[in-house]
Amino acid sequence: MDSNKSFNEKCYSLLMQIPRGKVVTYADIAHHLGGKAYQAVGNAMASNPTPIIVPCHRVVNSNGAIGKFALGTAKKIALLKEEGILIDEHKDSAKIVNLDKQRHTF
DNA sequence: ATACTATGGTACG
DNA sequence: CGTACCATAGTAT
Repeated sequence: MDSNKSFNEKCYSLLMQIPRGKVVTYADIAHHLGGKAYQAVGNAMASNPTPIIVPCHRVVNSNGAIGKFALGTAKKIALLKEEGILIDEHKDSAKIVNLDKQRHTF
């Protein structure tokens, strides 16, 4: 189909619009793409050819969990914390604090 | 067409 | 609050 840009390409464009210190949920991105493609969004990040150009580390789950990262979940947490995002670290799990307040609006 | 997945939501204890 | 199970959407092979 004309599908100018695969779903995956749209995800990257949206991700690049996220400013530092903000985070977005997969559902948020999927919703902006016009559907419930939560999985497709994560899939796109996994296929992401440029994990640094695209701030895929600013994407978290809607339940506040960090999720995963191409370079390692620990790396993702470190990046988020360094950007000023508050993370609630437990024993071996981490979740976003005040996610709704740090959520970026497209 | 089938399998897999960086999820989400609801249910249960 | 934490864990479990199911449903949903899209990509890759």
